[in-house]
Order: sequence, then C-alpha cells, then structure tokens
Amino acid sequence: MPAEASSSRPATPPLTERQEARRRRILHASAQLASRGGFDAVQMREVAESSQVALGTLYRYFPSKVHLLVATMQDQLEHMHGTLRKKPPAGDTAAERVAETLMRAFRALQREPHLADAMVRALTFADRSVSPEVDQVSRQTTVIILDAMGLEHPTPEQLSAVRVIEHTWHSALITWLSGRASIAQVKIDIETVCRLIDLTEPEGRT
Amino acid sequence: MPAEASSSRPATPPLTERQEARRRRILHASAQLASRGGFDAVQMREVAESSQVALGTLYRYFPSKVHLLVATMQDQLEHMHGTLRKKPPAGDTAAERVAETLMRAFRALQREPHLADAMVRALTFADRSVSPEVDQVSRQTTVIILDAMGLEHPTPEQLSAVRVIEHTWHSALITWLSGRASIAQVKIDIETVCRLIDLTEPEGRT
DNA sequence: ATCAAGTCTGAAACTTGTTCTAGATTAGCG
DNA sequence: CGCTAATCTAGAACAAGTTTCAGACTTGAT
Repeated sequence: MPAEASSSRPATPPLTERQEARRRRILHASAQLASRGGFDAVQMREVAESSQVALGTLYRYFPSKVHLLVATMQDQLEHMHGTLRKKPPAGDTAAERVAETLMRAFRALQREPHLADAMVRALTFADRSVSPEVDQVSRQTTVIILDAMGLEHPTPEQLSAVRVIEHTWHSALITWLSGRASIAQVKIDIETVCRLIDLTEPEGRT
Repeated sequence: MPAEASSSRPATPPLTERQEARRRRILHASAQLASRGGFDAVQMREVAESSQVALGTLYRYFPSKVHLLVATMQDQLEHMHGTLRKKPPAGDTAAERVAETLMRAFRALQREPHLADAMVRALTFADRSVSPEVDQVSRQTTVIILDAMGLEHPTPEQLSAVRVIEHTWHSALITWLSGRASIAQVKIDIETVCRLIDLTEPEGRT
C-alpha cells in the first residue's frame, strides 16, 4: 500500500507544469471576468477562450461553473488569509478582533463587488455535488476567524458561535450584494453576532 | 387623483377571477414539481404545461424562475404563519420561544426537503431584480420571529438580533440542504444564535 | 525512439431558461 | 351587440451551461 495515498485530498494526481499553468490561467480568467460583471459575466465559453483552453478542457478541470467559481473563491481566500496574517487585528476582546477582521475582509470585497457577487452567489447556490469544495471554503473561513480570536483549542460552544458568525457573514453579504442592506447595516449585523463570542468567555466587558 | 392609487403595492391591477385561478394553478404546479425534485425539477416548460398555461403567459405572471419560486415561498410562508399562530410557542424566555418556532418551521421543511431546496436556493440566488419580493419574504419572517418573542415595540438592538437570527436561519438551512450540516447541527446553531436575544433583555436566565 | 494511455482541441449537439411573433380569445365599453 | 385593447396561445428562436466525439498532441514506460 502506497504511503501517501488516501489521506485528506481524494487522490488528486499531481499536475504537470503545463497543467498547473492551465489551471492558473483558467482561475485568472474567471476572476477577471467576474470582476467585470459578476456571476452572469463568467461565461464558460469566454473563460475557455480567455484562458486559451478548449471548452472540454475547462470542464475537465472544473466540472461546472459553480465549481469554477468556488475554486476561484478558495484562491482569493488564500490571498486574503495571507494578507490578514501580516496585520493581525488589534482589538482588546476576541469579539472586537473578529469583527475587525470580518470588516477588513468586507472592505476588500467592496473593492471588487462584482467578483464578490460571483463568488458568494456560487457558494450559496452550490448543490451537493460541490459540497466538498464549499466545505473547504468554510473550513478556511473558520480558521481565519479562530485566528482572529486567538484560540488554540476552542470549546464546542465556541465552535458553535463561530459557525453562527459564518452564517451571518454569508447571509449578510448576500443581502448587501442584492442591494437589500447597506454597508452600515452589514457592519451592525457583524458586530451584533460577534457579541456571541463574549457569551462563551469568562472575561466579557461591560 | 384616484384615492387608492400609489400606496404599498406598485399599482397591481386587480386580477380577474380566471387570472387569479391561473396564478393559483401556476403556484400549485410549481410547489408540486419542487416537492418532487427541488430547484432543478421546476422547469418552466413543465410548470406551464402542468398549470395549463402557455409559456409566454407563465412569464407574464412571473418574470423568471426565481421570481416564481420566491412567490411560491411567499405562499408557503403564509400557510406556515397561520399554522404557527394557532399554537404559539410555550417557552419561558423569548430566546426559547424563537428557537422553538424556528425548529417547528424546520421540521415542516424536513417533511418536504425538495421543496425547501427549491425555495431557499431561489431566495439566496435571487439578484437585484427580485429584491422587492425577497424583501417581502424577509419582512414576513421578521414578523414571525417578533411574534414568537412577543414584542410590540422592539428596540433597534433587538431588531439587529432578529436580523442576525434570520441570517443564521437561511444559511443554516443551506448547509443542511447541501448535506454539509446535520439536523442536529442546525438545531444547535439556531439555539446558539437565539441566545443573542437574551443579551438585549434585562431578565436573562442562568 | 516507440508505443499505449491519457489529455487536449475544435466543433457540433443537447438542455433549459428566456424572448419573440402572429394569430386567437377575452374583457370592458359604447 | 360590436369594437378595441389587453391578454392568451402555440410555437419558433435565441442564449448559455453542459455533453459528446473524432482526431491531434503529450507523457511515461519500455
């Protein structure tokens, strides 16, 4: 039995250099088109042409438009996580730091609202066939939040709070993207839900 | 100037009896198809045929598939609100009553998971052109939650908490529908977020 | 270097949401 | 009743996601 076979990733055969390059080109084209016009502007034919790849190949790399956009989101999330690591949030309480982190991410999304639209819509529209990828995004988000809280060993209660924060984050983004909530409102919602964290800690303020 | 012209609804001309009947048939067909196979199973041609209406007419009544499914959700929400009114939740605290109400709604959705899938996916996938309708659904949900809390005049803080609860509700439903969270997990998330309500009241328990 | 297996390409076909058109029906009004 | 505008119908047409296929190109192993 091979040593590196069945652990985390479901046996992704390593890509050759050219394949890696194709994958990058595709993700880049996807993000670029998304930045222009959001979810609808990411048309599979255009992505294929833009990244100089045949349509069939595009579908071999990403089995659906939603898969592609979720992968695009994973890609962007990594950037973001790196950026956030450099300047950790400065609040006194965990709740403040998480809220600050999320607001920073929110401001980044505001700079590319169309891209945000494409990624978030894909994420929430994803059906079961994309669950593993969506779950990966979710885990990455969890890590970012736990980082901001500064926790090594969260209690189950704290994990619940984090999950609720993620729910609020996604849903608040959607209401903002669809023009049903203002930026200020999203801020309030994030701050409100972050107060849940205080409930799970001995030292709350106020 | 006419007396009843421009108030709440944007001048919906009253429907004739046959039109009202058509509308009902369409919504019924939509719910029926959704119950079978979820979002994908609601195909506009089938809805049209099923409700004995031409495709063009269907589009005159509901300008897109998402509009149709959101209207279907409005319809179902009304039923649910009526049902909930009959047996108000019995918990001691507002948080308990809201959690109980939402879990009751959740159990109702579990009975028709495909229908739930179609409605919730439509709701979160909706773009700006559906905002008024989605907003209406959101208002209706707010009313249900405030009902459960037993509040006449909620404070702005309490309204924030309610918004966060709605966010969590929608997003938790999505994770459940896409198989990424168990029923138990949704329950925990709902109970967790409902504790936010205690933060906005003088008399918390514990 | 050569062969087999796997990958990529270009193009057509298929599916389903959406739009359009021409003619039939219906509703409201004189 | 008879007219006119609005509505409805059947069906074609179009758009974009997805699938399929035959042939060309790469890759890895011998």
